[in-house]
Amino acid sequence: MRERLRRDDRRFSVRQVAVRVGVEPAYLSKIERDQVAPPSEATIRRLAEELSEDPDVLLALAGKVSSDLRQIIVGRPKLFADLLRELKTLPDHAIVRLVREVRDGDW
Amino acid sequence: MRERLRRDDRRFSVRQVAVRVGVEPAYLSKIERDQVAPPSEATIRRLAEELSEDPDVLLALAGKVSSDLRQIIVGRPKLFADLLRELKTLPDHAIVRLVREVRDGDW
DNA sequence: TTAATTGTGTACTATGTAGTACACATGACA
DNA sequence: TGTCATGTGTACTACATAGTACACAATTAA
Repeated sequence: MRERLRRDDRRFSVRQVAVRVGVEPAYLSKIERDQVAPPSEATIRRLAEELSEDPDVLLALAGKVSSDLRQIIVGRPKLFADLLRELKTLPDHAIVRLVREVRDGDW
Repeated sequence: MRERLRRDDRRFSVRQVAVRVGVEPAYLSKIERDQVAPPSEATIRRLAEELSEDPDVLLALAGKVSSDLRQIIVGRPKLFADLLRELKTLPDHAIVRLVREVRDGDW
């Protein structure tokens, strides 16, 4: 993602992004090439901001789930565990529809 | 939970449960009194099994989310992030209803 | 009343997480 | 052609995670 932005903006070199995100350039380089374990949630968020990417998507690339989502589940584990396992196999459009119905309907 | 079972079954002493679960008694004792950080997901699962408790609930007590649920979210982060944040404030019965509708309906 | 069982305090440890710090060869550029 | 920025290799580190191992006083059981 950084390399794509870099093509037409010199400010997206490994070094400059690293400085803005607040990590060492060598570390960012290793992250990009999967030479180290994924960074912390906080670092991923700053990286997402810098690259204009969705934090949830970047977190997912690291195999992580946003801490606010974790808290939602932890608050009512049975309910959300059932729901997620039920929705697991549904196609994307069905879930999108569900979100819309909840948002618009009188739930 | 263990103490409740213990009242009418001597086999639920800290020591015996610890042995069956595969950890040191001293460690289980500390877990019960929050003197150490919560155990790993694997240990929590064995503990849940032993105590006939819901693994998702025990994991939640430790502030954790089951790894299979994490994988579900990580697979389609945007979709499930939206959904969960949308459902966050809904009352329990609305979510239960949703689960039922998804299970029964032709989604 | 002795023997076993119980819960817990203290000390220790291996592995994982999340990075830093510096050095270096390479390529761009003025 | 010398300088400067670039990406990356190597070495190191602090703190967290997930426990073990042993000892000991108090309680229970035979």
